[in-house]
Amino acid sequence: MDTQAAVKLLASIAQEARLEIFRLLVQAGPNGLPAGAIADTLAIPASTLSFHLKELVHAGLANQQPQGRFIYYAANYQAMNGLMAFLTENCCQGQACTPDTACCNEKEPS
Amino acid sequence: MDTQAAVKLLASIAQEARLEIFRLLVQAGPNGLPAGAIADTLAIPASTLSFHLKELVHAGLANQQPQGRFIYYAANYQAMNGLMAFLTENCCQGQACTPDTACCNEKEPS
DNA sequence: TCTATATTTCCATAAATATAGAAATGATGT
DNA sequence: ACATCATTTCTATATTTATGGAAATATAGA
Repeated sequence: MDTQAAVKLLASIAQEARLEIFRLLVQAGPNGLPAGAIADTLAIPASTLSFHLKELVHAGLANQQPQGRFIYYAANYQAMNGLMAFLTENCCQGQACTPDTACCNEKEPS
Repeated sequence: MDTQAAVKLLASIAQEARLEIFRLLVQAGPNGLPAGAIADTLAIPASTLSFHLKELVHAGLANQQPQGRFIYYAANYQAMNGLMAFLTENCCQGQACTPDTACCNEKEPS
């Protein structure tokens, strides 16, 4: 993963409607949900939802799968995990990075 | 953390220059770097960098600390960790979520 | 084929965001 | 106080992104 790829993933969820859609999909599990159910749950007009779903799919954070008349959307957990790994990559110059070292996992000052 | 707060954090790194700045800070460790060093390393004009640093600080992903004539910027690891927790919250409706269940941690199909 | 339902594309408009030069502010040492 | 260096604010412009109605497309059952 490079910076541009990560920006693409981040931008796809850096928007209120899309973040809500994505979290709904994360919570829905691997089977996902049809677009209409997402629209109903989040009260988003169809064309607006379609625009946002396309963004998520293009970024790679969601997958699309037609099933009969419905199109199911599901979160791509691998892409999400890859993104999170990228964000903390080489954290603190590779120095030990545990709760004790006040680094990446630093706790509230006490 | 709510959706709007998460969007604020995500938007602050969903931009190429800012993501590079943030990762540089993550890798620099808790002491951070002065603005000028960031500008030099990433070849970003001062005013542009200042704009982006303000975004990161306002979002809460970076902290600012004056030291003499320099202003040091450091990554806020807690905010980052909080964001990552939010993104996977209630994953798969709370069902078991291990490598075996083809859920959040699902592996490549084999 | 006709009808109903699901979803997407088209389109125009509105709003938010990024860029960087120039000028202003702030801090330090002399 | 002055000169110098670090950083920010101001400003204008360019670019990207979001919104949702209306029309188009696709699927399936009667």
